[in-house]
Amino acid sequence: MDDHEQTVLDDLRAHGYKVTQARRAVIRALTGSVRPLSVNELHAQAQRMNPAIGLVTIYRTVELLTHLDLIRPVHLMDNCHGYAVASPGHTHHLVCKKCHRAVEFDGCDLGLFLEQVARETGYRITGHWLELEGICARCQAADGSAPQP
Amino acid sequence: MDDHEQTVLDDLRAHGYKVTQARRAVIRALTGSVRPLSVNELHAQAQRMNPAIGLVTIYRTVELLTHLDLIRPVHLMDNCHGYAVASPGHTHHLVCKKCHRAVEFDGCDLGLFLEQVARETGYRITGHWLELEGICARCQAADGSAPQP
DNA sequence: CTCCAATTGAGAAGGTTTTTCAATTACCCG
DNA sequence: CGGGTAATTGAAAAACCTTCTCAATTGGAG
Repeated sequence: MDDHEQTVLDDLRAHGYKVTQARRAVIRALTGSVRPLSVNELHAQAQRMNPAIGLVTIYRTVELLTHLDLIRPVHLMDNCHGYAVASPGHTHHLVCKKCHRAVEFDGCDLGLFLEQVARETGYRITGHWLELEGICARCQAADGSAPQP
Repeated sequence: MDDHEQTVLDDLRAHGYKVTQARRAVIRALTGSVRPLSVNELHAQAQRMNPAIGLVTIYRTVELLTHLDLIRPVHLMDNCHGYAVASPGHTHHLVCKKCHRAVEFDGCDLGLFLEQVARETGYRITGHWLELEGICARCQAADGSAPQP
């Protein structure tokens, strides 16, 4: 069990929630993945740890963890809603078009840009959501061919 | 019928598609709306013009218009996939948290920011998707109260 | 006006998400 | 270490959303 997994589990307990097999499984799958996972993918992973875990529980777990901001939904251009563990603070995801490997980045320097938009539109801007799509270093190297595993 | 509606209809014809009641209805609903509309909202609007129009047709129409880049999907934080007429060029939407009124903005000055992220991550960035959320001028004025119509 | 391919509505099928409820589990307490 | 209790769960069903199929209709070219 890696550090991140432990942190999330502690956080769960700190909020008064029980640490169950299903929650452990979802968190482990996400901390162990380099890309956002869908509800179905999480279910498949969880069942490898305990085949009794049901799909419904995954939905509930994902809802809970999202609510606690321990994981975050990641919209992809096509299929909506994968999930990834949330680093503390405000981050965004950059997802590889070929292999779907995702990295988080922060230091979100949108401040000036947002100010300008606010001035132009008259809106008071309260939140933003940014997803980037690209091609990761590995897939650039293996150019033109099939996605990297 | 406003200019924008006419433009879109002409565009349809130019691509060899028929201008049908259903397509007219969807386009009119979107050109007449200040916020992105979901498939269901489009269906409801279309039925006000002709109750015989079915939901399936709305799906097909939305797919066609999206394919032609005459309308664009707009992901919102909660419910995925509203649609809005596409202004030419690359734009993003800023949606009011209270009344859901949306404005488009362009002149997307993310260039420098994206370069920096590319340098940090090694990814070649091929696309981005930005949604802003805020409170529009009208709702700011009517502060604290119910959403404006 | 007529004809033909494109388009449509209805119904059914496929998929995803939510609800309900009794059985099970995690963990607090002794 | 067990035992009690409330939170959590799995299964089944319901609700919902999206796609498919096919016969009937419609737009627009001629």
